[in-house]
Amino acid sequence: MHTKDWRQWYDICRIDFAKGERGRRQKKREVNRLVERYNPTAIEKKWQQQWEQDEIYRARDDDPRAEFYALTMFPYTSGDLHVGHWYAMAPSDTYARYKRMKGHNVMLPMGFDAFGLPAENAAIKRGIHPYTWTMENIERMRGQLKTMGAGFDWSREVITCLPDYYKWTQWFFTKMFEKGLVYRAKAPANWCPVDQTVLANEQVLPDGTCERCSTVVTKRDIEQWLGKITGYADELLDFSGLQWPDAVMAMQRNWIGKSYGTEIAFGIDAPGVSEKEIRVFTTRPDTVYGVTFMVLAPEHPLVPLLTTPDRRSEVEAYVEQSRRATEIERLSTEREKTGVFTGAYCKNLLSGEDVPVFIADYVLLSYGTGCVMAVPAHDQRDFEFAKKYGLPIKVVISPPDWQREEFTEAFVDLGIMINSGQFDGTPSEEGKQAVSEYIERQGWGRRTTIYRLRDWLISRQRYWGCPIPIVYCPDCGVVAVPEDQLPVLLPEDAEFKPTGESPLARHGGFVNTICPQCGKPAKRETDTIDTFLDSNWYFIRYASPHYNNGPVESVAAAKWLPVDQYTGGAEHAVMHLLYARFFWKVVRDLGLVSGDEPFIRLFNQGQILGPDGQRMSKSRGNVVAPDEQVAAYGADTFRAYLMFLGPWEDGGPFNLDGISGIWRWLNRVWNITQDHIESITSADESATRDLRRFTHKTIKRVTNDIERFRFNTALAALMEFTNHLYRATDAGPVDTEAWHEATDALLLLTAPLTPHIAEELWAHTGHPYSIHTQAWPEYDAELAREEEVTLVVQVNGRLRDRLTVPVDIGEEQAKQLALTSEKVQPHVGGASIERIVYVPGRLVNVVLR
RNA sequence: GCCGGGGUGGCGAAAUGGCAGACGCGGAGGACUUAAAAUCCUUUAGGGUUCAGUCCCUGUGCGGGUUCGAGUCCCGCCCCCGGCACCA
Repeated sequence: MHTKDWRQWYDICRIDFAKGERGRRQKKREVNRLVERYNPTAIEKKWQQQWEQDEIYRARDDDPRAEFYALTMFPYTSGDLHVGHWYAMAPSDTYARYKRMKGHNVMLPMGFDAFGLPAENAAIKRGIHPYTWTMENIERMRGQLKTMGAGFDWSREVITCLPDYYKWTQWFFTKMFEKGLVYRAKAPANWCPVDQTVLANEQVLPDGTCERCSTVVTKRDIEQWLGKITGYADELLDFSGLQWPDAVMAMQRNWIGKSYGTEIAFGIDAPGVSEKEIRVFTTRPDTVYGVTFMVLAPEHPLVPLLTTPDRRSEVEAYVEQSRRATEIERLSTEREKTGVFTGAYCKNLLSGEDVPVFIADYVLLSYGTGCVMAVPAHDQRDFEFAKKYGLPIKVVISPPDWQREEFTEAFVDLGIMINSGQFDGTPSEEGKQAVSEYIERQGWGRRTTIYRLRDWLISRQRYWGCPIPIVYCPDCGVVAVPEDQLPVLLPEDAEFKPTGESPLARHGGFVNTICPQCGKPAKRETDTIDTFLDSNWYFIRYASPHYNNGPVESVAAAKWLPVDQYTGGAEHAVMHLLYARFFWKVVRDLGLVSGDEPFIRLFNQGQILGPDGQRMSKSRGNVVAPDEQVAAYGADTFRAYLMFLGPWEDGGPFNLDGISGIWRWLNRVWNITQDHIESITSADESATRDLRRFTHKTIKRVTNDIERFRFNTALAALMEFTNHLYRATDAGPVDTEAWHEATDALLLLTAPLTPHIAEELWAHTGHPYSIHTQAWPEYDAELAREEEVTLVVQVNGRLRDRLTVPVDIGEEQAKQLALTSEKVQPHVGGASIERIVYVPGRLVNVVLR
């Protein structure tokens, strides 16, 4: 004992003199604590080593129990585990532990998303190799993850930057190439001038900046590899059978943006132009008679052909200007519409009218056909454009009660068609069909659907990524590297400073190769794959992480896949989760997995913010470091505190104000479960029943709460239970058996939430190792049932009295009791009673006339 | 603008249409201590009222409604967060 402890011992002895019964009990507890005090640092390390040694979290392929695949999004190898990682992983670990105790063969794997720009940028900055940087980070993060005490199966660890993983990423690429699911195309791509690479649409933030470095993104025409995600658009809109948050499904639907409409041809007759028509897409074919001009996107290929000589200089200037315009400028909502006349006209085949053709940057080349039929009377954008350039506004849908007054804004609602020839008098909805049918009969167009979703741009001009396994042969063309030559290794000695060209392009030993088909000299593709493709299938690899003959072994795939429960941040609602669903369907079509969806149940945890309500970042100085908190309170306290803050899906500002509450609670658990309670078989019967009722009620509550991911209320229930145990011992003798039932339940229920202290106390209370392989306690509904309830008595809906009555009280008796209550009487007085509402076990409401 | 999700004590938050504020933090008071820390006990929505551990009123962003009864359901606003945004 330390000097300080001797001092406390002395103090405790004094308490004995000073106090009566209560003092004696308090002394006993303090003696216990002194003998062996809750010391998380010591016990946590000990058990982590023990669990690792015994491999108790190893998910075994030959385990006959029903398997449960619990997955939390693997972290990017940024360097340090922050509070956000804990907030994401501690509850998912708790849930996995719960499932394990419920008798499932649980797989909770962990790995690292290890390719990507930050590694390369950090490497450039510090002059070390991205591989070194990444692997050192993994080493550190793995250590930090282990301090969490999470039941990860480390034997299944997957690291995406290692050849035994990316070999199969490449293999998938070649399979997709064979099926035409990846293809090359020259297209305007989002270009980040700082990262010196192209970005997928999803990686450009709404304000037009780069997701990674916040630089304003520009456009560039580059030959790119694209993934044909649009081919799966309709299937991706089908979420049937999935238990996903509505918000995520809504976001994906929104992103895919399917709309139904009609493609309509407009006639062109320009000298030297072979095209005789130009097609537009519209969702409002009922307004086709109101077209007064046509607008093409500035980049539209027909623009140079249609432009008349007298308009050429102005048109070219405008095209150049909009090409240079950044996303930010284009996105400013308040921005006035601009455009120029091309000098050309086209014919509205339905009305026979000739309308002028404009170009304007409010029309996007990438959506629809890159041109729109402008109906200023019924589209606000067209309206503004028409007003500005003095173009006619022709009303073809009559607003209700319209007295032919001039429009001050477009009438965009549905209505009755007018000025529309044979269709006059037709309601819009019907008119859409009628006009479309007419157009189809005439061969001027067809009904169709289009999508906002674009194909996924998957090549990157950077070094630290998976090389694209493609060879360009002068004779054979574009050739995929055959399986027996995979992986195409990423050379270690490349000069990887960004230049806009892929760093691999300057690595002669890499670039120069021979064609796998004809054996003649050829060049390798030098772009690398977007890291989102790496993370598309890591969860598939977990099923058989060491399998060498394919990305996944079929028996393991059938056993473990798909993922039963996936948890992760909402920031991946579109990108990762949409790409992964797409990829899964590709893998399914390759016959490697079965089922249409990779993640059956999805849960998005909220985002944890700094104490100031802002995103945690070093520059703001609002970062809470988990390592410090673990050192101060232990992992159990810290993880439980994160779960206690509020509902998991909410996230929110994080501060440490309340952490002492959890610390105190765990100390109370520590003390109460080790208190020696005298065996008194003649303990008061009702006290025993009371204790058992509380035990079983708590089992029920905690089970329900964990099942619903409400860890905050599960912990509250456990605190109440702990408080009740203290009250029970204070109140008098306790039945030994009931007491042990209670403390056992307390420890078992606590085990998934705070695994170390639960294991330690499980041993202290004389149980066999390990608590984490025990069965989850079942509650007995009969024991949990209350014998008495509080019946609320209301008069006209206002609370007047509370009565404690037996649960099985009859309706008449309850009403009688309510009416005769002293507190109720004055409020009823002599008034006549209209009726009495009785809700069994809840209330009696006396309604006066 | 459109699509999602929210708004409850000093704070984090609870609450199948039925006792608003469980649980925890913080505060106040007390016990123990030379003292402090730790621990334990009491108390803590606001206002009024009482000899009282009494009784009453108000209260879940704002305004209406449905209902015997609304934090919860409906209608209309305001504000906050997330997503999308000139999508034809």
